[in-house]
Amino acid sequence: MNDNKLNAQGVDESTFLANYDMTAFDRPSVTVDMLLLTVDEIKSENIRKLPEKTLKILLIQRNEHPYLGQWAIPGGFVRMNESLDQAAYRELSEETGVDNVYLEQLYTFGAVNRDPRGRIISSAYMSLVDMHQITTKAGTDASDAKWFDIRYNVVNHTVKSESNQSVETKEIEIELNHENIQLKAVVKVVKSVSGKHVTFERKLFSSDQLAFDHGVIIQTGLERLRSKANQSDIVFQLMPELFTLTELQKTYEVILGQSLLKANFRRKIAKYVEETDEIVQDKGHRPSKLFKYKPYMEE
Amino acid sequence: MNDNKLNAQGVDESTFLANYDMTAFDRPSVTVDMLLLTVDEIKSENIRKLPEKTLKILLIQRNEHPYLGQWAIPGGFVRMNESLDQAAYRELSEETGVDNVYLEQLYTFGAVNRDPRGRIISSAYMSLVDMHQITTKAGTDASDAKWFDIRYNVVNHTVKSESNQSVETKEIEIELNHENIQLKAVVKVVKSVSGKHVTFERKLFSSDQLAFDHGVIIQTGLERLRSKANQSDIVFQLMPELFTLTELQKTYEVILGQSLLKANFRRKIAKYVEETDEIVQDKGHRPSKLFKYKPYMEE
DNA sequence: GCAATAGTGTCTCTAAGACATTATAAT
DNA sequence: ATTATAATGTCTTAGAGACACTATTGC
Repeated sequence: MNDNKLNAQGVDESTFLANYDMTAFDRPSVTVDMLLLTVDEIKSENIRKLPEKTLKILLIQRNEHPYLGQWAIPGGFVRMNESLDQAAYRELSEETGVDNVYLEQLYTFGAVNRDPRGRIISSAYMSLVDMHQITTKAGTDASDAKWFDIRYNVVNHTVKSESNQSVETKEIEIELNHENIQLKAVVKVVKSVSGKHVTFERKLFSSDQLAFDHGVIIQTGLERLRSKANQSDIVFQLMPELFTLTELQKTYEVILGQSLLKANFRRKIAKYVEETDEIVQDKGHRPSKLFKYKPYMEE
Repeated sequence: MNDNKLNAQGVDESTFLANYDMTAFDRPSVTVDMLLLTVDEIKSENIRKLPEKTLKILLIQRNEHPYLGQWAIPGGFVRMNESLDQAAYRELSEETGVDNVYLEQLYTFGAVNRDPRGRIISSAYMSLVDMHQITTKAGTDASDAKWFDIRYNVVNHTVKSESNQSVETKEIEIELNHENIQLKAVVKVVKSVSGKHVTFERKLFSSDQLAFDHGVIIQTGLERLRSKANQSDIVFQLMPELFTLTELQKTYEVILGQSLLKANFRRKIAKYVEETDEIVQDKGHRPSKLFKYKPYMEE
């Protein structure tokens, strides 16, 4: 690479780089925002009934402007000496104390006015954690970080088709609850095809007590999670070491937002699980076998 | 949002924002890099034979340090008054003169040392264009931008599985050709599962005359294209208004890197195409019907 | 016995894969 | 007739979906 070539001004590479001044141009700030999801159980009063599952997200109450007092997904500025991935891992471990958990880059949000403080571009990451392995403060009452139940609802779905043009519109309502705190965002997703020109857009329609464009980030993440739940073994990231197949099924159901047929479900996930010798009993009904995750490389 | 709340220092929101100084912190630079792909035809000497298809990418020869003289995918710094998407569209239209074409965000690359000039984070976008509608200089001899044929080869694919651990390694060789110019990059993709902890990594193994980490970006884009070709109607972005089903099939084949059976292929894409009255004849064999794209909303 | 969940069997329908056959132009 | 491509038919297999049935515990 450095073979002493000269540029048009007759300058070699090392001299060029030594004199290169990045601060000559205006630069945006870059943050990493972390969508942190888990699945929790809601115990029933009837001891013989199995607990329900619920999808949860970790949010932090802002103690500074802008959106002071509102709730936001955790995040922070990327440091100069860490990669985006490292920044995401750092945020995650600061918030939850967990390490070695699943993490993937979701999308980079770069609208000009998404942050009133100025031009801030944010790479959103999504992390899935097993509720049982979170050991820290997050979610305790001492902390400003709390786990919110997620309700995800498509309230309006229209498809307009003409000869050469078609537009699909979805309005997705996201409701987040923690005890008596209620947040809500509505995201409008528009896909349009005109001729063969395709556009796809997510817009924040309304946002109640949810800071910034975080409603859109959350919707993007939930859609990704649903899609990956169907096509990969990602859901096991939310499971403990040992689990029953019904627990696994209920986890899938709460992610996909629909109920599944037991026999079909078991056929589908069979390749990802391995039976163990352990069983769960004393539940007021037939005991169930415990399974564990078995890695399976897709084709 | 602005309801005159005060922060811990007793400052209201508008005062806070007026005094907020983003330049207090070191910031990275942000660029947009554009993977610009098309499919072209290679005419055969035998007039009765159909032309072959080839996948092409637009590259620019660098006329400045670093990587002076090497080839890179087009890109540039994001301006303060444009969104990431807008920056991508601007780059694209500057390079090709086309507008209204397909564009999607691919991935954001944020390794600390990916650019010797300093900390530069890059959002890569992928665009698919129909070769026929490109009207500008790009690719002409006067320009420093040229279309390179792509050869994509998995040279090494291993899966190591132990009881609780499994590692999948792929080495992907990407060769790019324009007349007598040959570029090459090898990308190593490692997926490992240990317990249930999953990591996924793409590393540039070697890069010959291809600047920066662009080999990785190209590999990422080609993988995305393959995946979307199977699951969506994205391939039509590479087709002209009217086309024969064999042309369409050959386009799929060059993207997927495998040949397909005609009857099965036609069944699969039937929902995306509409027959027209036009036919192609005088080709030394049975004439074929011309089809056009018909939008179809997935489920 | 009843409530509640665990676990399996099987029929149908659809989509994918493999292969074979017929059709039609230009030379 | 030959070459080359166009276009369709059909058998098989794999997987998804729907539903029915049997099993096992605690109360």
